[in-house]
Amino acid sequence: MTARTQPAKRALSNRPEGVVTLERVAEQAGVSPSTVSRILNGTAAVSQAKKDAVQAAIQALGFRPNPVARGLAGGRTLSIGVVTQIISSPFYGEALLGIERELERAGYVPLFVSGNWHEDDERKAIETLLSRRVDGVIVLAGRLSDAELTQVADTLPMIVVGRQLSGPQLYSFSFDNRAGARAATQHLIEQGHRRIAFISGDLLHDDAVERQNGYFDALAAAGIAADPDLIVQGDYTEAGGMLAVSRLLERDQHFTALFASNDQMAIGACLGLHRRNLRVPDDVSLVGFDDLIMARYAMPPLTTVRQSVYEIGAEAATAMLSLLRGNRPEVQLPAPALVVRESTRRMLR
Amino acid sequence: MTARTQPAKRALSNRPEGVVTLERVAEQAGVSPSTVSRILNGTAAVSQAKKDAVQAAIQALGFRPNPVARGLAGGRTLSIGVVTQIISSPFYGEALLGIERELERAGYVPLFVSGNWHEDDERKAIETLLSRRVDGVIVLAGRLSDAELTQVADTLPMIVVGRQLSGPQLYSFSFDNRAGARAATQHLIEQGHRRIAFISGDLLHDDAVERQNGYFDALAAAGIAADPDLIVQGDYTEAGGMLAVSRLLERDQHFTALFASNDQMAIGACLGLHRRNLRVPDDVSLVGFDDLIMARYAMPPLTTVRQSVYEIGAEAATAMLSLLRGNRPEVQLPAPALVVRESTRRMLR
DNA sequence: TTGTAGGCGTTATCAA
DNA sequence: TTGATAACGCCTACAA
Repeated sequence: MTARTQPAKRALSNRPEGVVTLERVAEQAGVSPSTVSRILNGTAAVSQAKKDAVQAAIQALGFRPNPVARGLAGGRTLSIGVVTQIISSPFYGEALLGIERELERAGYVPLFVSGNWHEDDERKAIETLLSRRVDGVIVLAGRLSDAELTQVADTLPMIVVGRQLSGPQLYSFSFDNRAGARAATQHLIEQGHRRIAFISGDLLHDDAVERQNGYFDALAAAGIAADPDLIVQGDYTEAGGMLAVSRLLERDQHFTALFASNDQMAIGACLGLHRRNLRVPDDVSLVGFDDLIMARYAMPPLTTVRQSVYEIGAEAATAMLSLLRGNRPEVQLPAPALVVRESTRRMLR
Repeated sequence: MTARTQPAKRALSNRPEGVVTLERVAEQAGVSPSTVSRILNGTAAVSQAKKDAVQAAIQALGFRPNPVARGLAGGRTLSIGVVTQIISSPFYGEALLGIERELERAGYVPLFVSGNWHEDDERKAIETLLSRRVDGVIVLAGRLSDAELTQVADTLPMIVVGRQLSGPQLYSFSFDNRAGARAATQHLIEQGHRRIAFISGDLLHDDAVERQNGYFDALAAAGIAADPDLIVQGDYTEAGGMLAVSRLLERDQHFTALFASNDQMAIGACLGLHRRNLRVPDDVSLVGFDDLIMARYAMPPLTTVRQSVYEIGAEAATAMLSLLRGNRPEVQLPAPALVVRESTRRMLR
């Protein structure tokens, strides 16, 4: 073995003492770095003897591959970009948790960036993700055009939740918002309500439109004419729900039930009604949508449409993982289920 | 200029066509790569002429430095690890938003990992972060021992929220939980309440202990003996708050007011009281802590202690940034403020 | 002030 | 099945 001028080489390096590299593992195991890499990635067949030696060396040295270097060399960073809207929202929070947990099992890490319900922010978010060389992107709803999204998907595997898109590396799935909203409205109708007000979401978004359609469906099925005066648009926030109720009440139209197209607006609406001395459910029956934790602890506990947001996140992650493996994902979300609590009651009269 | 065998080189490369590298910028600007790097990082003085040329080239080519490569070469990844407990919690969600927004302004990206209130998870989370070569770590509360945290801080700049730690690269700050809890309790006392129950958090955590201390402080100051029968431990969740109320009620101790040491437990407690036919505030005055959005929309709207969680996150990020610049951070959080809403009232008798 | 050259820790290609 | 060797895109010590 020829003596090497270790120190000279060291002087130039800014690598911390303790870092265990793949190279050191190779040395210790008496094989070449490539072999170690192959074992790590299962890229090629390796003799059992060397496998064992390398595994032992990895254990002994406590080696952990450096994802940054991997990213540079192999083009894989083991990270998945996630475009969420507002990270602090109770809705998205649940989804992110599902994503994180599921990705973790495969050694991936999510990179969360917020779109803030704003096209420009979303575009910037995706750009950030691209520059970080994520291996794929999960998009939760959002405002970006289908065209733009599809274009990004040409570069990178992509999962979109809440839209209808598809492509070679692009898969999307949605919760059945329409059926859920139909069930909610139907429940109210079955309770004897005929004047059922509705707070929609921002109709720029598919899910909001679908929920509204579900509302119309149920009314139509029961032979009730939809009354535009009973419909207001909200923005999926508590404040928006409260505001919507005010606007509704100002119209001076009588209603005995109210369907808010998400829980947050329902909670806001509840307070709005309270302020006008209208009691839930005595004066107005109230239904929400999502079944967030807040629904269970609302006062009164809120009747709502259950959608497992956590699961949606987890499924999105699973789908991404299978896209990455070159498979075609196939997501089957549970059907919407109405959860009847105490904010609705049979109409008395 | 000597002709180079471009194609041969290309064949080996797996770099996508469109990627603009620093090298290309250098070429275009007629300078060496190092010069471009220097301009980008302000590492050394460069003549104005070259600066201009390089800037122009960057513009023309739309060059964006590759953070992955930067990370490998320079050891900086422009990413900050954030150890949160549960990403889906309304409390942490707000903080994360503050962190994200603040870091973004400096070109940094947060890497969120969940500790799940579990020591092992937290340790693993930090390890993930380290292996991803983050430039610094922000820890929100958590279960890891001070010693372990301090040790990590030897390697990496660290900001800890909700603990008392310090070191060369370590800065921590906390909200004044004690003063906040004192104010909350005092408010109840001023309303004429003497039998004030208390739901604590997990006393493994400083903030929970401090809030309990604040409760004791106020009682002592008013000459009221603390009654252990009026104190139960919760876990900062809605379910925990509800459970705590049950346990309290089973003890058959009379109380006219209840201070839950966070909003989520207060909301849970509210439902628990309701289940036993106790009305808030008619039968029991209720105070929470945090002033999350849910407090504002609770039924009745919840009196609570305001702490700007968003701001705490933003401050943590700012502090990290200044640590990174080699400065000593100095965080000044707003003092706790009681927000009186409708869940408390003067005791009638 | 500027350029050259080597290195960061992996992966991928090619030859053996 | 294995090992050299050349990237990946950028930074930095050193020399000029």
